[in-house]
Amino acid sequence: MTVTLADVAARAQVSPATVSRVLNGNYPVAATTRERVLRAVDELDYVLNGPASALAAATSDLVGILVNDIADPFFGIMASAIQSEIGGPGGRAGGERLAVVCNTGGSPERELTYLTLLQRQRAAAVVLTGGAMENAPHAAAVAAKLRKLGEAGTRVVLCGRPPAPDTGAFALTFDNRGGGRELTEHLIGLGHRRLGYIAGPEERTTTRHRLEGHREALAAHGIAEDPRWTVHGRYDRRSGYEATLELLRRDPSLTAVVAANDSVAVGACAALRESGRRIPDDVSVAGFDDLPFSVDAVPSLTTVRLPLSEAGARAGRIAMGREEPPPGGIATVRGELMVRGSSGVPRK
Amino acid sequence: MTVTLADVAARAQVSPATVSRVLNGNYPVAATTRERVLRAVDELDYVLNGPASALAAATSDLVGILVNDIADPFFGIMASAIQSEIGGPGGRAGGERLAVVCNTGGSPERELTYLTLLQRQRAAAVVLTGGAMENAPHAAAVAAKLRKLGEAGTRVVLCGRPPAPDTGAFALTFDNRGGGRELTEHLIGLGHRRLGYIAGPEERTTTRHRLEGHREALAAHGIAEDPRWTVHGRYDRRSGYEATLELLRRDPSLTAVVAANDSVAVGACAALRESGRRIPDDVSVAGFDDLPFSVDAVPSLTTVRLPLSEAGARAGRIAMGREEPPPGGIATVRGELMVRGSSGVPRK
DNA sequence: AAGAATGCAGCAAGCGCTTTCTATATATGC
DNA sequence: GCATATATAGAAAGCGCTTGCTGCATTCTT
Repeated sequence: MTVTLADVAARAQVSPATVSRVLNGNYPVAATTRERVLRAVDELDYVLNGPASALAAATSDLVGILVNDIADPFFGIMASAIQSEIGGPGGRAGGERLAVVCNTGGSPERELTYLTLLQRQRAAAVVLTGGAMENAPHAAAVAAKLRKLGEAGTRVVLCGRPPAPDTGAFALTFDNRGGGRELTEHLIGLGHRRLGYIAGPEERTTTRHRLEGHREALAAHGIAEDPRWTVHGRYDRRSGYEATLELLRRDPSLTAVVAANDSVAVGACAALRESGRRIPDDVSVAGFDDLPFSVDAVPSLTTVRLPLSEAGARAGRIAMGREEPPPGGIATVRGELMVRGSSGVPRK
Repeated sequence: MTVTLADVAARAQVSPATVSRVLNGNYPVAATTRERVLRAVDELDYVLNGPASALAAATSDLVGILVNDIADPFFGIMASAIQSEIGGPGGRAGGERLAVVCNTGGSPERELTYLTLLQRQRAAAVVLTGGAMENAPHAAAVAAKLRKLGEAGTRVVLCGRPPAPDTGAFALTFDNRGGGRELTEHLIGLGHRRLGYIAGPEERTTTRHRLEGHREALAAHGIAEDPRWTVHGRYDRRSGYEATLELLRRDPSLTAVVAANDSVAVGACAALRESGRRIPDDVSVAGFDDLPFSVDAVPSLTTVRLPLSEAGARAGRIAMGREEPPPGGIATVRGELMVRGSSGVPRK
């Protein structure tokens, strides 16, 4: 049998109530008694029963972090930052929380199921990262879930995700549209007029916003858009590689390729190189996110830097109630244009 | 108030016991009754209370995955593979488990605290990934914890981590030593005789094994090792960059640099390039792991491919009791040498 | 057709903790 | 010095679920 509170109580010659209070430190206990209890805990190697505790106290020390793809550093970096603030171990004493990251794989059902699972565990807080699906029924289902979580006392924070109105969730939203606009404006400023765009998966807010920003920039400069210049794909390098080949097939005269994110951009570079084009002399390339590897690409990637760590940390603190939520519950986090070697003046 | 089992029972006009059995599907219930219950569940939007369930049943549906650095794709990929097998959502119905990944940040205390937290939650299984610390007292503490977890019915699996004797844990170990040896032998075979080595952090099994493999290869070919040729650092690109500069300062005549992993290798490439050396013409570079970006580096990285996804998936299945553990509880997973553009014949 | 087996549902006893309320002992005020 | 406030510890009632056992209809046996 495992050791229970009662065993500790017996050994320390006190009541279970006292042991509980010593462990939770939320009630005055005489120093000598506390010491006796602590010693007994130690001697018996006692570990609190989490479920029992959560049941009785109607709270839990679980904090959920939902990510679309844990193998993608974009999410890994955010998750890491969030988790570091949640505490888990390393936080202040007493506030030990189990920060757990759940991988939805970009699947709406999984997202919903994880939310239910977290609701079932009576999670203390939930942080949703990255773009949302734009499928209407699913969005409604998620919103309903978030509302219910909030009502049950779970703090809900969105990080790098658009606000979810009427759910009581706090949102730290990335300015994907603005970043996309700036990036394309930079390229236009260099003289590019024929720009290919490799978008992310459809029905994702991130995809749409970045693309919209790109189009805004084109429109602002009177560049008519050619439907052949946009291709959709996944957010990975493979997709960037294939999409670039497709783009080149459709219009070999493109002088720039804007990618949905850095991984895609790297794949694009590979495809361009294989097709005998030099970067940026023949074709300029731009990414998004500024992941760690982007500066090491050859040439280094022009991209939009998103403060992933900072935003994650802030989201974590808000989730823990350690920082004031932004006014109105919503804050926009801007990206920063990083001009590097992969973009240049187009050849005449 | 939230909805409870009793509410559902009342609405469905059955006893709470019946509702529980319908939900768990582990006891015969007449079809018509089941349907009635399910409808009530739906109408009331009932969500099981996880802690209460875990307490009563003395089991939980939590599975913990411990990683050293969640922002590193090495761990992200493994975690993703493990989680996909654990099920969470997406697995077979009924077996819904909350697979949670915990980020130790490479800190021994955090590792231990997370294990305690998981023990407290009565986790169904725990998977530890990546190298272990070689600090003796800590190793003993972890071993004790693992044993205790095992005794409490938690299945413990080590993935990409050396076996933990006498703990009852199953181990899928990467053959880091063999991979390291092969890699260096490849370089020696090309004609290199002065090889720098950028090792990972000290007191880590992964670091030591890879380094030992490297040294075995040198010894096997009668190459005397120069202490100046080895530098320790972290497992990131920054570290590779700095270590390479240091290596070059110590001995500018090196013709090859072997890195502890791919991120480090990429950093090394950057440093070499900045110092005016071409890869592989002037200096060859080799990495380890074969992460997705490695093939995209310029030149693409010669490295040792570790089947991260496959190993993770297998670890996940073993953790779920869905696959036989390896005979003796231990299996060695070998890497595969990937010869690519970053290694070549040294200049005379 | 009577007795045995079977299928399905309910009762009730916990699971191990938290917390309110109560009791005792000591400190304080006038 | 007696009444009142102040610490500290215990008793006990759950928290919401699971499950062994019991009970009653059916359905099988022979």
